[in-house]
Amino acid sequence: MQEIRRRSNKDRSETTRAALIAAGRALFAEKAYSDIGTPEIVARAGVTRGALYHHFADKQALFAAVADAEAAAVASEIEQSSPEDTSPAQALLAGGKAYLDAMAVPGRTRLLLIDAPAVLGHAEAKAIDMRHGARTLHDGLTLAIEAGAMPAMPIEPLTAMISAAFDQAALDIAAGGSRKEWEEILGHLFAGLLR
Amino acid sequence: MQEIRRRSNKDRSETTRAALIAAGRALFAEKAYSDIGTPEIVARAGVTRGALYHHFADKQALFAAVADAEAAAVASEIEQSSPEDTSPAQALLAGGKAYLDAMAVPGRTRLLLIDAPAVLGHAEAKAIDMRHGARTLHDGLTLAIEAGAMPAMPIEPLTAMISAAFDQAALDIAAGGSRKEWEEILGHLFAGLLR
DNA sequence: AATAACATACAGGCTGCATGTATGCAAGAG
DNA sequence: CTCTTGCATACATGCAGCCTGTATGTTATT
Repeated sequence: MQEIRRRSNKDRSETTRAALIAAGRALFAEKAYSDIGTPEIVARAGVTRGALYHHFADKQALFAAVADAEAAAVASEIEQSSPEDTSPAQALLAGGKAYLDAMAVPGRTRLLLIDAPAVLGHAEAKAIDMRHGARTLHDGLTLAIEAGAMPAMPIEPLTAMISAAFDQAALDIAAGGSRKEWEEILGHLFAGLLR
Repeated sequence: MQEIRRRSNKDRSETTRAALIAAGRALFAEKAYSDIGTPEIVARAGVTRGALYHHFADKQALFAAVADAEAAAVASEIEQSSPEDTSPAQALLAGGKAYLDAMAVPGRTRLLLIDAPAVLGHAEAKAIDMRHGARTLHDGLTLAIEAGAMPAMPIEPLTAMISAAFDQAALDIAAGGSRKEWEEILGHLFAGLLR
């Protein structure tokens, strides 16, 4: 009966860490980074500021953990809805659509595309993206070029360019833009590149 | 002799406003928005915080003025180096190069592309861009489509997409990326779109 | 004399750290 | 094998410094 109250240290840590990240995710998706104070975060997580600064170096480090988790969630949603057995060109199209779907979750665009570069810096934000979402795009493009569906060109900037185009699409759609028009534009983009 | 000390109110205002914007531009290009305090800004401008809050509603309003001025400067540099009498396609290419040149000024990428969306919000940042740099791009694309150099497609998202591609190029080049490779990629982008 | 353009003083909030406390854990004594 | 004892981990609380925005005071302009 008292076993409930007796938890291992590892359990305690993981629980509060998860609570802090969950609270941070909810709040960072709702408001801008600087409009959220650590008191608000810990209140929502049901812990104190002491716990926060025990697990994370500072507020920025918590945000980095949240952004990484969110990027991983996006990548997971994309991979989950990928057909696997299509041509490289079609796989890219399908991945793009899945990306727009995933980024339609409220607040995600600001968290990952607006706040992350500002709070963590362009380099760190890009590293997070490269570790999750952009990685599959990078591989897909490499495959497409090797398969001859696309002329050879530098892959790093190509990946960054297409990624930026989709980011902008997600941002504009979240701001009320027409998804249909964006899909048309992105279709032209791929059609032009895939010769 | 004492005429030097007697200035009109309009002069006083314009002088201190300009000093504040200049100091803000210098500092916002050097460090991140939240790493700069208003005491540092007014010290550099040679005034007090009272003057700042007399001319601007808050720190964010000063940043908005700085960002607007900086975007205007970028647009001016682009227009200054445009040949005027070329084909729509070549005009776009030349404008793109001029944009990359203009954005090579240290700190401009962070100020306009990283901090501005985070501090002012995506909508306001886009409005600033549309009022200056993106306007010429928008018009150029409209012209290219009307001239038949490009298939018809929604212009707003097309402008946003190409703008985002160039922004990403400027960002990556500022972070040490190869400008040559980026020009290759952007060339492929235009080539693909211009049918 | 009245108003605009500042300068100065003040209040509130927030971040990061430093100190204090309780709980889990690991090793040696018995 | 058990129990205690010393230590590390996981927090909680209080404090110091800074920063922002405002309110009030002062000087220069009209």
